[in-house]
Amino acid sequence: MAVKQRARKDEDKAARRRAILTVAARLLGRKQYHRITMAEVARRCHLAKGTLYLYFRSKEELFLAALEDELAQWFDALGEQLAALASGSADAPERFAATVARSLVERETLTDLLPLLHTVLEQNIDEDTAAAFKQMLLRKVGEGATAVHLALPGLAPGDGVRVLMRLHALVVGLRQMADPAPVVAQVLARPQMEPLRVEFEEELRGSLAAMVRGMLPLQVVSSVA
Amino acid sequence: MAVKQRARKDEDKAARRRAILTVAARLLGRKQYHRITMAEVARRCHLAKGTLYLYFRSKEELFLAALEDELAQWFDALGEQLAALASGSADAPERFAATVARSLVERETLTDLLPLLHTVLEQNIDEDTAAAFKQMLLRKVGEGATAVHLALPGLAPGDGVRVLMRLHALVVGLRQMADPAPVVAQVLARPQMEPLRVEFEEELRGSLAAMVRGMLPLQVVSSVA
Amino acid sequence: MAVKQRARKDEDKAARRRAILTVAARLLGRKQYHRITMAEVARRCHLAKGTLYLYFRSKEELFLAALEDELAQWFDALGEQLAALASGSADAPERFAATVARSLVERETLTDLLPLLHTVLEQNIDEDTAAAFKQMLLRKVGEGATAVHLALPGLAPGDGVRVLMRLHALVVGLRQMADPAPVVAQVLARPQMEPLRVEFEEELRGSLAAMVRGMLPLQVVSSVA
Amino acid sequence: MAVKQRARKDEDKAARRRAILTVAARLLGRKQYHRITMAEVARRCHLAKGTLYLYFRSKEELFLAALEDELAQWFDALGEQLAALASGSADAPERFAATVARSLVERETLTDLLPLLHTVLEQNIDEDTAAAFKQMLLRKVGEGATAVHLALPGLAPGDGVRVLMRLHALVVGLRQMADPAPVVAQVLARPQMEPLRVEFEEELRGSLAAMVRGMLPLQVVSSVA
DNA sequence: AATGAATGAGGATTCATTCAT
DNA sequence: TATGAATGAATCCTCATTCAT
Repeated sequence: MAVKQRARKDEDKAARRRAILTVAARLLGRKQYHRITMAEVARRCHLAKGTLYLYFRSKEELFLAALEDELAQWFDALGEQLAALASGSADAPERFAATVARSLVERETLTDLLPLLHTVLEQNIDEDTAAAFKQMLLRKVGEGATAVHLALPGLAPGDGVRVLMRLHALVVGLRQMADPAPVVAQVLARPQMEPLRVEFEEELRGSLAAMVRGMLPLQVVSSVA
Repeated sequence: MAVKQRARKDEDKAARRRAILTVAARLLGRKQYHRITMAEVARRCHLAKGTLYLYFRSKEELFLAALEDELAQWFDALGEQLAALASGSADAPERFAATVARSLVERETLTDLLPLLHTVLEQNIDEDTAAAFKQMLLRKVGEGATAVHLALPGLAPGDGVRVLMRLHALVVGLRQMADPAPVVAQVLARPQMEPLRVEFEEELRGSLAAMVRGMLPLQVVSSVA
Repeated sequence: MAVKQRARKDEDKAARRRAILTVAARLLGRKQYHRITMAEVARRCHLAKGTLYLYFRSKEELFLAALEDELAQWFDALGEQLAALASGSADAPERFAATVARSLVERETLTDLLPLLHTVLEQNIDEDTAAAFKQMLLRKVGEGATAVHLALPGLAPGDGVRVLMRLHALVVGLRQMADPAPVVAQVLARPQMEPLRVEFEEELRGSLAAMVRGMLPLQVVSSVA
Repeated sequence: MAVKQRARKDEDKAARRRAILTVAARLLGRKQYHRITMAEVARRCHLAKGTLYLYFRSKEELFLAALEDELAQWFDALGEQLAALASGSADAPERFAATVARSLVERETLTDLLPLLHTVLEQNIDEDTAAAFKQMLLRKVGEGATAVHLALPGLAPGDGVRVLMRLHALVVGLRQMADPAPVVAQVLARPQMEPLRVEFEEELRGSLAAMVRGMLPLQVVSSVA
């Protein structure tokens, strides 16, 4: 966090870059992407506006980089957490889902950024940036899939990736549903609205568990019974 | 479509209102919400900009109304289609999922509007509008849940609504993943990117089927074995 | 100048358009094009910034329109003034040059705008705008050439247009030389700098007269001698 | 072009300075002054941005220095070329004009820089710089005028300088007219636009010849007759 | 002398919404 | 009810210049 006035060495520059990403991510926790201005990011970094553009070519690239970081960290953490999971037991799907949901709740920034990916971030970048991002994603998804298969041994080959893709979709969808605008939140607070309320972690855990159960072969279940 | 110059009677007004919604919805099929201007909607309706505001208080309300329409129609259609489904068979989840996915693909507009709901449409509306929308949604979800239970008899009480909520999340997430920006689409076209490509209908059907299977009691499965 | 709050009729709109052009032109007399902001033009028109864009699609188009107006008016005035000139006399070139130079000095705005034409105004316009401008110019140049031939009967066919084109070049060049930046003006005020000082009207008259003399056939001169 | 890493000796510094000017001038042949950034000049010099400012105090001074160089060289070359001209013949003006026009076409950079002089370069310099430039110009114009008088013996005293000043104006004006923006060029390519097209060398030669003829005393002509 | 990270002022343009007619 | 002229807030990015190293 302590970056010299002028980041001359590569490691200083990397630190400053990270500092900017941290500020941007934190800001995203407080307001919508569209309400965040580059001026504000700069101000909170104690930097000039122009300086941001030394590190990122556009607002989109800045937040895409933030997502990239978050994603990489999450995948790494997830890999460890899944490895620590005793696998193969009957409640593997539940334990898997709980682990994943927990890991995502702990990374609120990631779930803030994820819905922006297709809607905003990928709309104004060049092919190289897009390619670099997707390449990284591909690699991480590959690693992640391996971890998934470890935690869910019965899963058919190829379904590890599929689980992650479906997880992505669920996160994006549920995150939006779980974070209504204030006015809407007020409406949803009414008693009869209970069925429409979504609690992110709980719902993610539940739906992911169900989805995974549904993807596992029946035999596993039968043999238990 | 043929509306009188001045819509004096209530039915004329309703017709004009619907005409506006149709135009707006069609436009959304062609470009992003943010790229659509009220001026363009007005032009394509052969109306003046100000006139739109006689029917809708804001851009958000206009598209929220469009969503409301689409949603209502979809729920109605879904109800019928699910009722027509022979229920209780072993492949109920698959047939259910296929029916649902098909019904959504046929209503592209709905799946265009749905991701906007929390991100945009609910951001600039007043409590009354929000309440009216949620009330309508609650009612439709209730009806829909009944239809779901008919198609999936084994489903636990309360899980009908849950299926619909999770479906909502999946649609939002998958729709975005399935419609990448042109630049990104180009990158995804590379052979090695295959795992990251999402085909909406197929993926929705697959994940919904899995999710539903996972929500059904094990007994169903056992009885098959 | 008195335009209603809302210009609803075409003639009101034309009046407002003209009012904007007048303000813009006046401003150009005081500062460089690049120092003029659309905000300032709007402010001096007592209009909102956005309103300018209802009348002109860009800053360039605004000033191009101003030039168009000035040019048209000048050509018309010049036509009359040249027609009033007794032609054919031995000092026709001098009288022609004096008339032209005078007419341009009286239209300082035109000579302010002219140097911008190729440097700035034509840099950011679309083909239609460019075509419309050039078409108008072509027409006016045609009319102007006729007037030139009336004032200078000895001129070879085709040289009327040529005189106007060369005049254009002279005006652009001399106008810049005659209006140095303050710092430069101070330097040029030193006695020894006298040869580098340019007085616009005098120099334009002199060079135009010489140029025209040189374009007239020698016989005219010989026969006089 | 091969300059040491650190220019310690004065001659090294002069060489580096010249290298920068060369790069800047070459760049100007390819794009508009405003589109050229100091960063680009530096990059093409394989120097850091800051280094440019060790040699020139501002972008304007840099290009002014480039103009100064070009101008000096041109005046020198012109002096020689005019001296080589057999003078006093009947077609002296034509030969003079052709020589001048040719010398300018061969120095495209000079004609690129000249229109910038009053519009841009002299706008952001201090009095000393301005004085130095004008002093140099004065000296060169004096020498040039002598050469002009040699080539055009009939010219009245003082008209040598005048020819050069008018030449300056013509070059600035014609150069702009001869280099339209791409969009405009397209419009001018239409057949009916022929009268508005300007070919630099041809038009400069023609107008300069006419101007000079018009500045020469009638006797010259009479003696021919 | 050379570097290059940091600065920060500067400006055109869009568009949802209003309101006079 | 319909119009469409007027509004004006809102914001990203560039780039000449500086200065710490």
